[in-house]
Amino acid sequence: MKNNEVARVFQDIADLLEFKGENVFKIRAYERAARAIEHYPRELKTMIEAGEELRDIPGVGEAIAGKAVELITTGRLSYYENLKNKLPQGITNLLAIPGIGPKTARRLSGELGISSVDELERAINEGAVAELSGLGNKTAENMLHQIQALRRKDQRIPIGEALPIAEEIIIALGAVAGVRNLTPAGSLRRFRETVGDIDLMGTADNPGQVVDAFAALPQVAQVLAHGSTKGSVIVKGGLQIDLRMVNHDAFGSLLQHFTGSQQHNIALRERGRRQGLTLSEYGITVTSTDELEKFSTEEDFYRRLGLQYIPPELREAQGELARAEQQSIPPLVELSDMKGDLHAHTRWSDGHDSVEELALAARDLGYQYIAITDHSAGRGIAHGLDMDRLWQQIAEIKALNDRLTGIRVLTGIEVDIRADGSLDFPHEVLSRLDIVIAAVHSSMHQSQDKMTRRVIGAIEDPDVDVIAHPTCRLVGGREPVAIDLEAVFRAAAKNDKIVEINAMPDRLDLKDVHAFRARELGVKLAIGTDAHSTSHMGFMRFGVGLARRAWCQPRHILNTLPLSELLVLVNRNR
DNA sequence: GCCGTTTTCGGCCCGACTGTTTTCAGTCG
Repeated sequence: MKNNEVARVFQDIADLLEFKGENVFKIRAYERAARAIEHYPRELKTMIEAGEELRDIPGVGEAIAGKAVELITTGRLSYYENLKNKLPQGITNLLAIPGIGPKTARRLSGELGISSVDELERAINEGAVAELSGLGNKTAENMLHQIQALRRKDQRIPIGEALPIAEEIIIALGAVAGVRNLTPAGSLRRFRETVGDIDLMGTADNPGQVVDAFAALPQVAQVLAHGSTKGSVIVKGGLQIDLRMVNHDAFGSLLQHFTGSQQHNIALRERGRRQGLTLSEYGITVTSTDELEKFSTEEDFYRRLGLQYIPPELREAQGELARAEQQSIPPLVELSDMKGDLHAHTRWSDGHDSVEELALAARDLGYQYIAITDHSAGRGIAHGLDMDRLWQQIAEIKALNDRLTGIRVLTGIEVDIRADGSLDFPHEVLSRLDIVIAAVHSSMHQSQDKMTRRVIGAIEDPDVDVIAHPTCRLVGGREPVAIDLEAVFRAAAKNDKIVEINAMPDRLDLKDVHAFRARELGVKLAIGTDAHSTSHMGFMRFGVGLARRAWCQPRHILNTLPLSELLVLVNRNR
């Protein structure tokens, strides 16, 4: 059983306890544990097999550790099943409706016998809900709207779609006089792989003007709220965007508050409370004197608490506070550290642009090199290269390197790892390329054993430099293949091979927690955009954001190396 | 249920909004 499945069970327990009316701190403990397990870089199953203590995970104590062991080793959890059996089935569906909390859900269930969204909708339409004391027509009406919104609403959207929308709006609002500091907050700023909505923050001499401009944007399909400092809209496509403007002097605490994560804020505020400080979006209040201190920057806010600045990507309550206390948060990799792109496709296979167009785009980005890694012939649908065409492409790249200055084009291939573990090209071909990326593109439903052996076989092949998109998952789409990543990482570390962070926002593969674990095990990582056109080369920032979430420094990422050092490394076997 | 620079027991983030209120409970982020 995977960590995210375990996390889902504990979240479900939290919901059931909430419905039951349990102690709110017990509920919060289950929620906290669910988040912690979801973000934990190691598989709990592996830890249990190795006899390691689950209580090392922050937020997991004796009781939850015991439940996790039972759940993972037997596939069942008696506590959970008893809880489900005692409560009306499907009741947590009601809690998923915004505006309905445990109290309301319990009344709907107890007084009207409702336990599903459909039943609730019927009861509202029959007027039964509005007749409950303490509720009313307005409440019933809102429930109906929320049910309809829930049915239309797409799930969380990939960061690759959300960030450009946010930036477009920031640019438009930047034209308003006296506006400053416009920036995304929330999960978008933390570079999570998906976001539920977009939060924008900023300061202005005249905040109301900015909100007015926001509500009047051409992208806006519906205005939900429009005040003097806050606006909330739905843009075309259904995504909700909230804007919040404050005076310049309180921006630091505002941005900190709305960047979250919620678990990070809770941990931070608990710590502040022990110091006699009350933290909020308005600033820090010294509890004994009731005096409010304001902060124009997040750096000052964290410093006031005796903490090193914590980059947004690390704010997931995964030990970053302890590190900040010791002033030992490392300098994370930045986009400007990237010296080249190691994964790109051209018209030779399934890309849209020529080798030269990609090379010039890479030079414009300030890179020193770009590797052309078209597909091998085994990828029939991708118009892969056979040996003849690969020789032709190598000749073209050689001629281009003679002609171009300021950028070095590396010859390469994304060679298919076939179902039987063999590679699409023989040693005589692969050994003549600057860089060889190997990846799985077919037979994705193999058993975990077979898939793991298949990929480790490629890692052990001396011709292979990089393993690309190791899990083949698609964000919000295809599930990852069954593969023992721990074993893959250990093999990569042992053979000194590189594992890719695929920066394409639909892939983001490795994902953050796995990249974290790979780094811990000493695996060198590379960020590749998998560009199929020059415009895709901008995906690098998503890969960098992911690497930062994995606490990666420049030294952990292969393509922060300058060209000369990179060539030494990839040519060592040739 | 978790956890410790007061504490192994007694706390546990904080403020805003909404609707149905006559002083606030419930919910959310």
